[in-house]
Amino acid sequence: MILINNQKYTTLLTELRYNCCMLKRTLAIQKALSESGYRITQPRRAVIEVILRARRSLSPEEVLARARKIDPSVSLATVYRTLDVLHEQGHLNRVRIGKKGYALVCSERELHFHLVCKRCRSVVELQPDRFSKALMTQLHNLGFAWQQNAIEIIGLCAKCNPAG
Amino acid sequence: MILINNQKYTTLLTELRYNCCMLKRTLAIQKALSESGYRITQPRRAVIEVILRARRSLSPEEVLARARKIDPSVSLATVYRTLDVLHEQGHLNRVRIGKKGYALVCSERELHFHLVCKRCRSVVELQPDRFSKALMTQLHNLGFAWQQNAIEIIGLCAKCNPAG
DNA sequence: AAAATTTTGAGAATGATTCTCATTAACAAT
DNA sequence: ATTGTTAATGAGAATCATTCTCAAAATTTT
Ligand SMILES: [Zn+2]
Ligand SMILES: [Zn+2]
Ligand SMILES: [Zn+2]
Ligand SMILES: [Zn+2]
Repeated sequence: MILINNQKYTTLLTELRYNCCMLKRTLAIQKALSESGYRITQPRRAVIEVILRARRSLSPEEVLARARKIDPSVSLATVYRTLDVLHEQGHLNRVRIGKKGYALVCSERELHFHLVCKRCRSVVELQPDRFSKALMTQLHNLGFAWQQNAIEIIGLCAKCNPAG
Repeated sequence: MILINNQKYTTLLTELRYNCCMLKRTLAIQKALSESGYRITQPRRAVIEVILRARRSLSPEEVLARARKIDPSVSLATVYRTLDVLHEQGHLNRVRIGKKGYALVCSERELHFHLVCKRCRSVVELQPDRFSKALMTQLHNLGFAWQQNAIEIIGLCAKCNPAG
């Protein structure tokens, strides 16, 4: 059992599945938020926990539903606010899929790609390699200041691709 | 002067500036739409004209305002509908910038990158090269069906980048 | 020109996101 | 542990981009 801010955590953090390789763990995110002057509240903890636990990207409504299982008082407004904070602090990205739907994806400094499945919202991560490094150099040479946390390529994953 | 569907066009199409290298010209788009069974109407023509003429990406409201200078009756609903049609038919992409705002960018089959400036909405086009080809191969090998028309990299262009 | 069909404009409806504000919770300093 | 300061919250109202509705108009076909 782990004690954080007087809260008991029995979850084995190492066993959690992340929807994206680079999503930091709850503890690391809480620490970072705390150091940035944010308060670590129950609802925020619940939302962060839910996002990290998810095996796929979740819509704000889905995050709400799951967060309420941890803390029933969580409101939708807080889900949105927490997503904002997490984005602001560089812990996650939100990517629109189609007309509704979002994918919540990781945030990582080095340029790399995410293959986001439109249908099942899974996110496959391409590790930074010589290609993405070359692209990064190219951006730099053009004076273009890259502001994303990752570059999302939208499509259908192997499972969801009828043709493949 | 050019005659299309009994409409007189005095615009020198070759002198238009495109916000993206691959945006087809009005005529080509009209032809393509027509061949797909869409009717070439005044409002659609106005919207297409406006988008192609723009030096930067426009929001739907901005498209409306400009289209009304060509055909005052154009409605916002038609702007949205036309954007949908153009997207559906692979003539343009819409990329969210921040909480509001869109960038309207080109549509091109071969994988390539757009550097979209968050501030001035300019779009710099990276031509397909060996890196994007390598990435395309990688996607193919992973069974991932790429569905975008181009990959948008959001950031600040050299002009708008205070640090650069 | 008339018929068949699509597209349109205007404004209502929707629905995701943001805002408001009184209340509560977190944190730091006692 | 208690208190004071201040950020964060929940509930629901408000906003605003987008979509929908439908009778009227425009386009294309006959
Ligand atoms: Zn990543
Ligand atoms: Zn999938
Ligand atoms: Zn392009
Ligand atoms: Zn710029």
